Amino acid sequence: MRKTLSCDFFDRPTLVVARAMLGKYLVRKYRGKTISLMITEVEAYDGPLDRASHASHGRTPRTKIMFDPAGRFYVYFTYGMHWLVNIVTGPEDYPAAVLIRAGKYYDAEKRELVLVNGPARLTKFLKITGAQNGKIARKKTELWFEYRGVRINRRNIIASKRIGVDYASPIWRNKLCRFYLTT
DNA sequence: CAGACGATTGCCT
DNA sequence: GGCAATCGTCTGT
Repeated sequence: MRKTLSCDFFDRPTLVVARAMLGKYLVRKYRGKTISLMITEVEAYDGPLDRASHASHGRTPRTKIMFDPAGRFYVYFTYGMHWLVNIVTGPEDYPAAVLIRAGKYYDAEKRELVLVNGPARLTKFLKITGAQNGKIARKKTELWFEYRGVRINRRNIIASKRIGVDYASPIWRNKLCRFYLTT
């Protein structure tokens, strides 16, 4: 069973989308080959008031994508060397997105599950760069999401604080916007 | 236009 | 645990 997720999937409250993304697949077509990961960890950045979000300082050349309609990728460059990928959520003009932090895949040769953890390692694995910024998630753009029949029990989702946002005020720094699957 | 710093990673002690 | 790498983005002058 393979069903491509439409923009509607992401046009819902950001925290709802974030949880729902666990167990879905991020699929990439690159140089004729298809690479995919089952998403295992995400973080939500929700709205103009979220002090941990890039959008908390308003619309800028970089963050304007976060104000776009749901279902586009927000890819940005950080620390002078890393790309990080988000999917924009919620209605137009409401800045929100879900950062994809980790995923896993089955290595048929080694016959083992391989975890790709860390948002920058994930983009490196899936060959995602600024070229994908602003693109809509669908097959045509060679980067999209699929539901492949994996059902996630709520009990297997852990909520925690987001990583690397200690610069934000306590309310936002401590908000439980990071979700990951138990192993 | 200068300066600070980052939604990170990998290597070192 | 500490810290360097490395440059785009944002802020304040």
